[in-house]
Amino acid sequence: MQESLPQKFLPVAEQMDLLQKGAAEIIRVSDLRERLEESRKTGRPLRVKAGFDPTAPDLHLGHTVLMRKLRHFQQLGHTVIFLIGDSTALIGDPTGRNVTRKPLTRAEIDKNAETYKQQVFRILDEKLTEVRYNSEWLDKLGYAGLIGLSAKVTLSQMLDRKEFLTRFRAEQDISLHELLYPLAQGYDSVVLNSDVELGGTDQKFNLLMGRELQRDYGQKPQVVLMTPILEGLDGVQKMSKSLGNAIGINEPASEMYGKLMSISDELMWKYWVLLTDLRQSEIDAMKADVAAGKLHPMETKKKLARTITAGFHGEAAAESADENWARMFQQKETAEDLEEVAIPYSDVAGPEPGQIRLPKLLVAMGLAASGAEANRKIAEKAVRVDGEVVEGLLISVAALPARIVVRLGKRAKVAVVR
RNA sequence: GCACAGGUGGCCGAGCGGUUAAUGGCAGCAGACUGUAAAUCUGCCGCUCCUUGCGAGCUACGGAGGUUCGAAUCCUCCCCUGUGCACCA
Repeated sequence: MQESLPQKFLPVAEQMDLLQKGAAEIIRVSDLRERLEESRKTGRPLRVKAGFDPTAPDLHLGHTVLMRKLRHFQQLGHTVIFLIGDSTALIGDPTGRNVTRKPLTRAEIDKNAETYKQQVFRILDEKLTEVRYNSEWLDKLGYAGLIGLSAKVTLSQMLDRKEFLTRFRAEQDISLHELLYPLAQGYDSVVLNSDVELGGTDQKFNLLMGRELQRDYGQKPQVVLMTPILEGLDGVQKMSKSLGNAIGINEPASEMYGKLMSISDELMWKYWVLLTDLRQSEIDAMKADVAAGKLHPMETKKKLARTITAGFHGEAAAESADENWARMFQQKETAEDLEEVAIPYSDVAGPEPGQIRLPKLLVAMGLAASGAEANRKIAEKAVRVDGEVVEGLLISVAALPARIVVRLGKRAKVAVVR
């Protein structure tokens, strides 16, 4: 995600323009403007914090919305603090769930944190990022410290939080340690003396807790900037790996491109805003052109897919993903550069030498979940081998290291049978 | 702790002794259409095997037993969830 070089201390209006793009809510906009003015005057960069639970080791585009916003701050010359919530992960963020979360083990946390960093620095500039772990101060807090911290917040404040209130009213379990989560997150802001904290809109309560505590500790309360939650491929539910509607940032270029092409026309605009660096005004213009019939929605979506893919895989890879996609879907041919899967002949051998059982091949290639499903798909004429629809269950190969292009629906791979 | 109501395939939800791999909806997959999609229509939607047949076998209705020729459906015990009461002096 390299774009224009960092430009330190631009005029505040220009900084605001970039920072406000795609932001769901800023508390408060005037405070942010004020801090930027001050920073520009004194030459002191703002300290911008965002915390991450090292619980989900595979990042997807939904996570990158926030990362990209952090990157904007970096581009403007501010200091980004990438806070790994290794201690808070022991609690488990109660946000969005009506059940107590199960805590992770220390080893899992450490492992996840590493994977996390590795992926995050595909977007953030590692050299400009301060990485911290909140165990650094939370582990030292001690019993007395914890009491002191807890004394700052009342139960009714805690019950402002929707999830807690709902569970409380329903007389469901709320473990006491869960109440500590927002407290710990807020305390992080105090220790780091943050000027700004970023988070998703679902984090509002936790983010505001930082403001509360900073006031209590005699600091100027941080500005809170919330990013929207990005819908996944279905256009309805939030992007999430467990909902199966996510685009992972480590996915191959053609995979990423293809998935992006499958989002709805409507959703595309949100992706443009949140996942690309086009200015809001440019996006609005494009949207108007599409509405007026001057620009084709498909072309616009291709451009989107290409832009985002290029951000993770480079121009060349994005271009070939684009070409492959056109072959696969527009010309219904089989793409080049398909993923190859090596399969031992013994796994797919048919009754006669040189024959291959197609259902077994489909399973071995990961195109079908089970032999029974593969059978069904073949019966539905959904399977093509080397471009031809097959109806039989056996295929023959001439010689043994054989390359077979197999396609099931929109997915195709090359089997290398040896 | 007591009482009542429930626990069915990824989810919701019928079935309440036998054409049942189990109605229906959602999600998913494939085909047609299209601009990739969306919408719409059609088909599929537990697993394994092959001689792919309106084939055979296996597994499945919270768990374990039992009754029966035969159970998701009846009985017993257990586990779990919800609701009400009690407890909280």
